[in-house]
Formats: sequence, structure tokens, C-alpha cells
Amino acid sequence: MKEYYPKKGRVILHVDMNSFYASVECAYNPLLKGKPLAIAGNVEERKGIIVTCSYEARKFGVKTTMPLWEAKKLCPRLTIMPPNFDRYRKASLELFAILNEFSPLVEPISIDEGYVDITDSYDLGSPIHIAEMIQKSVMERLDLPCSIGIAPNKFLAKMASDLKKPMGITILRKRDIPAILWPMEIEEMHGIGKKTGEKLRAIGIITIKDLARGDSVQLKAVLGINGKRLKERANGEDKRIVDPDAANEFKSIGNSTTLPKDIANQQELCSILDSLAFKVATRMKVKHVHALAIAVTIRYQNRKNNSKSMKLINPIKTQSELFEMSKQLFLKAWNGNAVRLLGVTATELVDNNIVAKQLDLFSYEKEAEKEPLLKTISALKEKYGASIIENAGDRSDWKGEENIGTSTSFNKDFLQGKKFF
DNA sequence: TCTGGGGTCCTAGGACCC
DNA sequence: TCTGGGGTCCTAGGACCC
Repeated sequence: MKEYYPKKGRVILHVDMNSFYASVECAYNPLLKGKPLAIAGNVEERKGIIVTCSYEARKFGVKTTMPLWEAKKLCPRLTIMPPNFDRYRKASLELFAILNEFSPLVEPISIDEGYVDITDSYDLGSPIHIAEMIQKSVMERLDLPCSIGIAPNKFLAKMASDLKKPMGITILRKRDIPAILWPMEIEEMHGIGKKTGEKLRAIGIITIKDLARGDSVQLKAVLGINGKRLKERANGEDKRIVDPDAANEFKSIGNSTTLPKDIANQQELCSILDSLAFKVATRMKVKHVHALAIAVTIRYQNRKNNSKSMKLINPIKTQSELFEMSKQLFLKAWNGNAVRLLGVTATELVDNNIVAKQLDLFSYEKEAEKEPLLKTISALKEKYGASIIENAGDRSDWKGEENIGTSTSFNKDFLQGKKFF
């Protein structure tokens, strides 16, 4: 077993739940098992698209994002259920708890997939044995199917888990790349969608092998930095680590809604903004964050998104603050036409603790108006540690009000909550 | 019949600074 | 007369993923 683990290499699993929402519903109500089942939004409110569907439904050609009427046409006996997110969140938490039994290095990627670095879990058995135990545990304890990819890095593990569904376990070693990965068409590669696929085809790159052998200069010209990265991936290179903390470092919280019908009335639109602000504020409260920037998204009848965003001088968190700011942005961005979708997103999120300390800094700066600045700075350093202040020496020209309350005086790591909390 | 909602990351142009 | 060369920050929008 030992020789399975070259000292330098890692062993990464990608665990991918099979048609997750539909499977959770089947686990909850076993009478649904074996039937073509789809989870979809409300067709009366124009939200009738397929979110997920069971494998039985897929046999009829039903696919994710397909409009409901089209799915019904393909499969008249399709059972349709609205999404039940609380149920899915609960199942997700249980899934990741199981994964954590096999390694502390678990990185959730979304509600239904994640990476597990099992390099140091060799006392539990071989990688394939561990994958089998995970698959079995998830099935026995949650009644949910999953597919698992085993590989030396994240990209290959992700590609591997896609190769056998449902309930597959697939090993993808570096040496398997030419035989397994390279014959595939580029659109099947994770990270390549419709647009990138078209651009690559336009320069004669059809398969993953073509990409792996592609001309770096040409790829850079067509795709920018992404071209370099995709070529590396096509060659099986990916240095990203499995980071258990990544899921906690969220960068934005937003809510959007497609309106039941297009609306051009300003008051109605503002009241929808207010309800979106409420949703965002509620989620921000749970996550203990303030926002230092905000964005509003408007989609018109042509389905093109328009957005307007701004940085804020003071961090905000309440529904009324979010509403006021998003209303301002909306009124600047809105062209008066009927609106199909509205969205409010809070970005540049800052932990509440840090906001409290910024307010503290504010009071110190007030002191600085009376006392020599360097004395104030040294008092701050004593309180929070030297590294929270950047360029303190350059700040001797501070004159008070203008810079007070801005975040630029803080170390970036401090702002992101690293090292200090 | 007509295409959701939650995100992340990247790019490009303009403002501004030295 | 005919205008540098960095660099960073901000904003808008696009591509992609689940």
C-alpha cells in the first residue's frame, strides 16, 4: 500500500453528489424513487426551469435549466417539485460531516460537492478503499448516491468524478491523461464553457489534447491568463491546495429575483429592492459582516444585465442602509424601461469585529488631533499588534477628518480577518 | 410557451498619482 | 507645438460554475 504514496504527491478526492436535490427528495420520500423527478421553480412566476432532475428524467432528455414546458413535453409523466433548500442544506451538512471523518482537509465547493485531501489518511487504507467507504457511508447513512474522483490534484479529481455517474469511483493518474482525458472535446473540460469553446475551436483546438499541445503565445492572445492555466490543466497540472477554510472566506452576499411580470413602476420596483435589502441584511447578520461596497443588478426585457456598484465610506449592515444605497444606485442606473429582474449584492465584506476596531481607530484618530500622531500610532500598535497599521510613518500628514474611517490604514490581512481572529 | 439564483474570477478603461 | 511610463483603485461587464 505504501508505494501508492509517492512522498511528494498528493491524493485528492472529488466527491460529487448525483442529482443532489432530486436525490434528497427521494431519500425523504422513497415513493419517488425510480420515477422521473424534477426540481423546478414556479412556472406561473416565469421561474419554471429545471434546477435538477433524476436520472430517470434524464433518460427522456430532460436537462438542467430547461424550461418546464419543454421538460413536460419530453416527459409527460414527470413529477415536479419545488426546491426545498432547508432540506438540502441539512443533507449537505451531514455529507461534509461524513467527509470529515476521513480527513480534516475537506473543502466544500458548493452545496453538493467538495474536495478531500486524503494524502495523510493512509492509515485508513488505500485511496480506492477510502473512496468506497465514503460512498458506502453516504449511501447507508443519508440514502444519497455520489460519484468520487481520485487523482493527484483538484482538476484531475474533478474530471475523474464526472467520468462515471451515478455511483462511480474513478482513478485518474497522470499517466492516464493521454488515454482518458486527451480524446475528450474541450467543452467537456471543467472551466471551458460555450464562449471559450468557440474561441478555441476558431483556432483549431477541438480536443483536450489539442489544448495540451497548443501554442502558448496564441492561447494567451485569445484567452489571456486563462489560456495559460487551461493549457496547464490539460496537461494535468494543478497546484491548488485543498483549503478547509476557503468556504468561510466568502466575498459577497446577494439576492436577486425575476419578477412575476415586467414592471416599470418606480414605487413597485423600490419596494422590491427593499425586500431584497431585507434578505441580504438577514444573511449578513447571520454571517456577522458589514459591507464596504454594494451593487444593484437590473435585467430588462432583452435579458441583458446592467449593474451599478459603489464603494462606501462607512460600512453598512442594516436593511434600511442597504435599501437607501441600493435605491440610489438603482435610480442612477435605471433607464425607465420595464424591468425583468432586480438584484442587490453586498460586497467587500468585513467581519463585525473589525468594524468595531475601525470605530475604535476612529476614536484614536480623534485623539490624534490633540496628541502627536506617532504617540497614537504606538498606542494602537500596542493594543492590536504592530502589523495592523500600514505606512504609519507616511501618515504624518494626516489632518484628521479626511482620512478618518477609511480602511486604507489597515493591513490587508487584518481587514480579511486573517492572523487576528 | 423562452430560459433561476447563488456565487467567483477576470478584463478593460478611466481617474489619479508619482 | 502634440504630449512618458509606471502603478493602483474604481466601475462595468462578461464567462463560468453548480
